Amino acid sequence: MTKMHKENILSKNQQIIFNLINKSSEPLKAYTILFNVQKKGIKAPPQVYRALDKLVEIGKIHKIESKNAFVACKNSNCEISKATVFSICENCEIIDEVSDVKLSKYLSKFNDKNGMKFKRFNLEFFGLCKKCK
Amino acid sequence: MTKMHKENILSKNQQIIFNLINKSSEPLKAYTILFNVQKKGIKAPPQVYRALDKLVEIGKIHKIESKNAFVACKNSNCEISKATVFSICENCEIIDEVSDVKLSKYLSKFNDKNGMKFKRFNLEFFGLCKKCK
DNA sequence: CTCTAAAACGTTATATTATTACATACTGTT
DNA sequence: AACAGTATGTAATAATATAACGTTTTAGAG
Ligand SMILES: [Zn+2]
Ligand SMILES: [Zn+2]
Ligand SMILES: [Zn+2]
Ligand SMILES: [Zn+2]
Repeated sequence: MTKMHKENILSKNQQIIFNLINKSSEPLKAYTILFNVQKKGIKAPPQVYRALDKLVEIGKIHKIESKNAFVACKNSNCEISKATVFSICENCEIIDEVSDVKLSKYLSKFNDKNGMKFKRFNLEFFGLCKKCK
Repeated sequence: MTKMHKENILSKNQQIIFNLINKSSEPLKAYTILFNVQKKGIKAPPQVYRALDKLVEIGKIHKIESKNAFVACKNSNCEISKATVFSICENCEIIDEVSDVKLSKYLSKFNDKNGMKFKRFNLEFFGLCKKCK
């Protein structure tokens, strides 16, 4: 018996916005998204932000905090949606989701000196990509 | 002969804003800073943002990206100002700069599969602090 | 000291990112 | 049908950040 996954059925707005982000080759900002979905009837910021919040919550997308931009999760059925690692080129701003099991495990196990146990982390690496080097 | 350090002499606005952040027990947002330094003659956002940019650049403060807030660096003469790690309580929002040499070294050495070499990173851990647990 | 270039400053306006508030509609369950 | 929970639509506004421009101060070179 294979393990069952509860389907995450997206609502109309969530689906529209996820599709846009998912097919984009670069992170999208909220107002870029808004502009691009107005023809589909999504006219106001709260509609976009609500969908984004939900999509982040269920791990379909991630927010690149240093850019205020959103990317689709590339780890399908992502088990590390609350443990994200990105590489960001400081020149061309290309962004990749790093999926390195060792690194993720290392960070997931990390405890600080105050005995604080972490549930979630976000790591953003900056450098120059192959092209820009 | 002790190693010489180039003094980072702060300008007037930089010093005012650094003092405020440095004595604060919590991360400060730009407009909170603005409000608090108006009596000292700093009246407009660009003055605050310029000082913040510079202070970040020289490593005296760090930006907590997920909060759009700024904290003073607690690692005096911080050698890892471009390699920051924070722990953030999701409940009370208390923030600490984690200084764990092993972790910093591990991350500084990390190379991704694309052969991208990183110059800088920012890691934010989220969880519940002792009090809030 | 004088000249110069870079850095810092002051100010106004504006751009960008995100939320509040409230009314309405849809979804699945009892 | 009644209910609770989720999602939607809309207007207004809050919060965060930058552009643009002219002036002043600072730090070094000659
Ligand atoms: Zn992911
Ligand atoms: Zn690049
Ligand atoms: Zn530091
Ligand atoms: Zn706490």
